Amino acid sequence: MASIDEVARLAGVSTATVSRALSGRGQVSEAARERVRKAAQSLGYVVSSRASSLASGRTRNVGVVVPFLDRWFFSAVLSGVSSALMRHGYDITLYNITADSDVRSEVFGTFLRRQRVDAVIAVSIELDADETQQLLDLGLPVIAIGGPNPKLDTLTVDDVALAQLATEHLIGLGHRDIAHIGANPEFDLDFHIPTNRRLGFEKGLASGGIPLNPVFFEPADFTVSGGYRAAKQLLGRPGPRPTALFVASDEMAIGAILAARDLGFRVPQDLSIVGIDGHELGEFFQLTTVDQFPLGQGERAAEAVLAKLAATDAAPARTPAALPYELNVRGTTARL
Amino acid sequence: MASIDEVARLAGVSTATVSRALSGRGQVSEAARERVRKAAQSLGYVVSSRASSLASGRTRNVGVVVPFLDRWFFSAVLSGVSSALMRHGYDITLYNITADSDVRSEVFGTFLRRQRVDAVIAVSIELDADETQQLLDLGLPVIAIGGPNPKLDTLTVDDVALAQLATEHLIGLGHRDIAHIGANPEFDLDFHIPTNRRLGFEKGLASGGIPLNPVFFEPADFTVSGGYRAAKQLLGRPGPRPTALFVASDEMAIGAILAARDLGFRVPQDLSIVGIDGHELGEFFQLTTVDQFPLGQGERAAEAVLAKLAATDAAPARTPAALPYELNVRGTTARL
DNA sequence: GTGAAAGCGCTAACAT
DNA sequence: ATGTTAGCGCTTTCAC
Repeated sequence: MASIDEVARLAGVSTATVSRALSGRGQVSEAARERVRKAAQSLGYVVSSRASSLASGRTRNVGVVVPFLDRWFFSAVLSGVSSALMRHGYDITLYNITADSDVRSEVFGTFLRRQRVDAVIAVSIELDADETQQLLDLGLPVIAIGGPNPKLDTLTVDDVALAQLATEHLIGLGHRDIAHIGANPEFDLDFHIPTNRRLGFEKGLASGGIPLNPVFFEPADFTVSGGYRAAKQLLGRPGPRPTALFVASDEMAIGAILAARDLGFRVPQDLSIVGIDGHELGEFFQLTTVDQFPLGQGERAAEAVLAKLAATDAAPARTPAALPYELNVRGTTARL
Repeated sequence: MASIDEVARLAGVSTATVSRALSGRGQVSEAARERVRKAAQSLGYVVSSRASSLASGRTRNVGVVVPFLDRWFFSAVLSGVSSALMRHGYDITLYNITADSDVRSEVFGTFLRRQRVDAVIAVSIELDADETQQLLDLGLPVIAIGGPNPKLDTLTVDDVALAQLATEHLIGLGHRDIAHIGANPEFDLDFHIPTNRRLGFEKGLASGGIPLNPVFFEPADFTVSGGYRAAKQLLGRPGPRPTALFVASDEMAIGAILAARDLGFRVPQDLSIVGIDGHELGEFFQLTTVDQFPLGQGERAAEAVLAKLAATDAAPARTPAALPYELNVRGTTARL
C-alpha cells in the first residue's frame, strides 16, 4: 500500500502539495496537480482515511441509524441514502438499532462516539430524551427522517395530509362508508405515524361531512397478514359494511386486497382500497396509493446532511422542507 | 470529548496502561484495570477509532458489499451480519454495488482501499477477475456469501441439492407433471444460482425416472410479477398442464400462487407449488418452501470473518462449511 | 505490571 | 504556489 511520501517523491513535490492536490484544499498549480494525480494513479495510492481523519478531523463517513433492515420501507430509504452519499465520495456506516435496550445504549453510548463518522442520519426512530441528548452531544450534524423530534432537524412527510388525501380520494369517488385499517396502539409507542394517519383519515371524513363510525376502524400491525386479518374483520362481521378501505400502509393494503378476494368481494367493483407508501409490490396489485417516495427521502436526507457538513456560519444550511407525496391512482379504487 | 490523557491522569496511570486496560491487550493488574474503567466511564471516554486504527492498524470495522439493499433476501442477510458483528463491538460500513460499472470500480478501486475496514464480506455478487483481484489485493480477510468464487472463501448453500429436495418433495407426493419457473438466462449473467436450481430440478426428475419436458419450463426474473406471468404461461396455454410447480424463489412462487388462483386453480388441490428461500411472506401464503435461512447466512458470514481476523499462523481459521437448508412443508403442496 | 517515547500517515499552520 | 514541521490521539516496543 503506497503512502503519501512515495507519491510526493514520484511527483517531485512535498507531501503537503500531494495532500492539497488530492483533497482540493488550498492552492496548487495545475501542473503540480496533474503530476500528483498521475503519480497517485500509477502507484494505486488512495488517501488513508485513518491518517487523514486523525489529522483533519474529517472522516468522509456518515453514520446511518435504522430500526429495521428487512422492512421494505427502510431498505428503500437506506438505498437512497447510500447512492447519494456514495456519489459524493462518502462511506456510510450502519447502525441497526433493535428494540433491545442494551443494543440501543451501546450504539448511542459507544459505537457512535468512536469518532468514526462526520454526521448521523436517523431513519424513523423514536428517540427518548436521553438518546436524543446523546446524539446532540456528539457535536455532529444530525438529520432525522420521520417521527418529528423538535430537537433534531427532521425531514418529515405530512402524514396527516397524506391520509387526508387518500381519504378524500375515496370520498371523491362517492364513497361514504369508509373504514380505516391502521394504528395499533402498541405499535404507536415507537412511531407517531399511525396516529397521524388516523387523524388525517378523520379530517378527511370531516371535510366530506361524514360522521366517524367507530365500527369502521380496525387496528393492525403494518404487515401483510395484519392487513389481511383486519380486512376480514371489517368485511366479515355482521352489521354495516364499508364500500371502501383506507389502509395505513401498502403492505397492509395488499393483505386487505387478498382478504377481500377470499371473501368474494371484487376490488374495486365491490370494494375500493387505497394504501400509503409507494411499495414496490403496489404496481403488481394495481394498488392505488399515496406514494411517499422512500428512496427520495433517503437521497434528501443525504443531501441535507452534506449541506450541513458544508455549511459555514456565514452560510448556514437551510432547514429541510416537507417531504413530497403524490396520489397514485391505479386499479383498486373506483367510483361507487 | 475526553482523551486518553485525561483518563490516565484521573486513574493515576500512564496512557499506555489505559490503552492496555481498555483493549485487553497486554498485562494490567486487576486494580489498575478497575480504576481505568471507572475513570473512563466517569469521563464518558470512548477510544477514538481514528487514532486507535492509525496506531494499531485495526479499525474494528467490517466492509459489507451488497448488490441490492431493497430486496428481502439481501436485507435479511445484512441484518444477520449486522447483529452478529455488533455483538462483537464491530461497526459495519456498507457498500452498495449497483450494475453501474463506474460505481463498481469506484468501490473496488477507491472506497475499499481507504483503510477503513479490517475485513470484507461480499454478499452474492458475481465478481469478475479484476474485481476479485482487487479484493484480494486489499490484503484483508474476505468472506463471500453465495455465487462460489474459487479464489474467495465462500459460504455457499448447495443450490443443486436445494432444488433437488424441492423437486423430490413433489415427486414424493405423486406428481410427475412438474414444471419449473426459474433461470432467466439474462439474470444468470450475475448469479449462477438460477442455473444450479435448474440443474437440481433436472436431477430430481431424473431420480424419479421422469423425463424432462421442455414445455414445462418458464423463465422469469425473480420478482412476484415475474412469477405471476410465468405461471400464467405455464397454466394457461394449450397442451399438457403441470400438476405441480417448482419455483426457484419464494417471491416468484407467491406470484405463481396468485396466478393459479386467478386462473381458477385451487392450490394445492389442483396444483402444488413449492418455492425456495424462506421469505417472510411464505407464512402468510402458507407456502411450502426450502428455507435457506438468510439471516443465519449473514450471522455465519460475520462469524467466519471474525474467525479469520482472530486467526494466527499457528491456528488458522477453518474453511467455512456448507450452509444449511430445510424443507418447510406448509399448505401449498399436497398429494396428487 | 508499568511508564517513556517513538511512531502510525496524514493535514494545516506558518514561512518563504 | 510550495515546503517545513508540528501535531492529531492513540498503540506498542523497550526498559525497568
